[in-house]
Amino acid sequence: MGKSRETAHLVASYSAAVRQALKDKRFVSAYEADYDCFYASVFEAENPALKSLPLAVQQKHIIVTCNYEARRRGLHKLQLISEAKKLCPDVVIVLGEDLTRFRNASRQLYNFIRQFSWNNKIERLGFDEVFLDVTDIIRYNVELLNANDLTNSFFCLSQNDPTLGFPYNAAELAGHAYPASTACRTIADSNELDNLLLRLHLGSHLAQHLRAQLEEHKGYTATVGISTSKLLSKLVGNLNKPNGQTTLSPPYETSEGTTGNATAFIDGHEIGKIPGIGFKLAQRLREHILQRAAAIGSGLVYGGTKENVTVRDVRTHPTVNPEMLERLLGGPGSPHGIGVKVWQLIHAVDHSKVGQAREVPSQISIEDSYIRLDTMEEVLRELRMLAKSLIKRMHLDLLEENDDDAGTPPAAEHSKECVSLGRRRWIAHPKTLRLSTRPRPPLNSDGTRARSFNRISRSAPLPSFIFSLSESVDALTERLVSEALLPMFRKLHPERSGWDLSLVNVAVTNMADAAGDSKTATGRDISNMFRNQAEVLKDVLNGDTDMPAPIRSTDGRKGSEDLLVPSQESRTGLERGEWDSDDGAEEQVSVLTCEVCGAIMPAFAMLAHQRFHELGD
DNA sequence: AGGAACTAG
DNA sequence: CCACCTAGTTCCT
Repeated sequence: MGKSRETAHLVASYSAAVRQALKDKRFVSAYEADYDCFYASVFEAENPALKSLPLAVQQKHIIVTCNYEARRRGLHKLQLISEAKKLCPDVVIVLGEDLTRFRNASRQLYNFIRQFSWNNKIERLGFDEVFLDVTDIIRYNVELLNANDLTNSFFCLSQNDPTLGFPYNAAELAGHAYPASTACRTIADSNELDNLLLRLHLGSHLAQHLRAQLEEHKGYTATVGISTSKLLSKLVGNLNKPNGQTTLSPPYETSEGTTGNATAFIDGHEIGKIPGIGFKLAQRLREHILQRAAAIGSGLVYGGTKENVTVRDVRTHPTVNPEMLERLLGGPGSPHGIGVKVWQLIHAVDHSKVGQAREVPSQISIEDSYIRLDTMEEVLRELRMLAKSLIKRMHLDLLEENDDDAGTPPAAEHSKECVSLGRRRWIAHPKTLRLSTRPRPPLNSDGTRARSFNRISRSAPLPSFIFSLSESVDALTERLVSEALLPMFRKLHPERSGWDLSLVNVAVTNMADAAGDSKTATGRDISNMFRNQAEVLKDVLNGDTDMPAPIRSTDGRKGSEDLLVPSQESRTGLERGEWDSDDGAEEQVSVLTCEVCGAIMPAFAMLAHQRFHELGD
């Protein structure tokens, strides 16, 4: 059928993962890494002797994650420490409350994987997942193929250096496939020399290479999903973990009675498992399908009894169409067009793009939660703590070391407070400061507590003294608290008492570039990247690849009531999740055009789209 | 702009 | 929203 011109994306996540997806004209790759296992892997990478031992990462009184050796002994996440010790007395338990090392490891792996990208389309999702759009790499390598000898192909990793790459068998898939029976299909058998199948094969080999490199050079295993969109690559990557990879096999389209693999695969998922369909949307969908209030997870650690409404249930429900979904799900708080987006998602259609690498977080925020915080003194103490962490984080994430001349300690280093003001430069200037709190609602007369997750906040221009490199962090902290945060707090809580806060958050946002456009590597940077690629890759292959060691922050705080993620550390804001941003997906690479409305979409979506018109009229 | 709601890991 | 924390987007005003 009409030639869709998929390209390739590849996504990687560590401790488990890389995902890839093929899309109309694009080929994304993605995988779903265990968040949990990532923490354990970080410790294992630091100390490989741990790999053969049952290892559990502790936060507060529970195990937030454990390695597979521990799982073999019956341990699992969210398990009480006491229970784990009883089950496995020789379990090695490490504290994972300080998130600094995880953040640093995440960055390092991200930077490593980024070296493989030609277009800089690489997007982090959380600490342990990455999407890569490898469309360009796949397309290039498809053109290099010798159709008469697919078995002895060479995958080229650089456009500048034809020797940089690896041999592979393009006729066969690397790793697992969905459906599993398609894993052994070769290009020769499937007489539809469909480009999609071929591209997916290449994607699978690239993913395998990436995983091997990641393991060899960084000591992390990863799991990958390979498909044509972020949606499909992420979901399909879940099938074989850890340390595996799965490709969603063609055909994706549904035709004449046979269901395409995209729909077949996604249909069995519980509706809330679909990225982009969060708790609220899922509940509303379940209630509509079930025609009654849907039971809610019981909040027990052990799973929860959720109603099992699948994508198929929603997709095939007679009343479900984009307009109806818009009515059901739209309204205040929901993005416009949510109906169409959800409708596309349940039909396995996802036009969202893999975002470009971002060098600067768009926001930095620090928060802590409290069992009780109701005096001005405590507030002041907490504001100081948060402000100090925030300033340190700004230094870590926004300050560039400009060491043209290696190790020339400037004579200006008389004050030890004064952090080598040598050659450091802000790469971004946040413009606004925000203070948020979550007041604990007062008790009602009947003793119940009103709901309120609500955070309230005040924003103000960020005072520019905060960018001073000559003042000490402590001095800056003091000024920030007294000149900015305290006045904001008074606006937020004019009463001098009577409140009780369960959370305080301080954030800087509105990043403005310091000089040139350093936020995103955009068009012009790309040519640079092409230029450097060959050398970079050589380094990679020589094992000479370590990124500059990130500065470690050592401040730690305590005293929060949190469970999974103890307050303490801040995290970077590089991650982005945009499953539903739609626009710009069509650059003009093919697929089918609807004759009714002119919409462009991948071929496998057309059937569903036609049904949309039928129902719509 | 600032604030709230939703989503995500 | 089971809780938790940091961050992103989007809508409303």
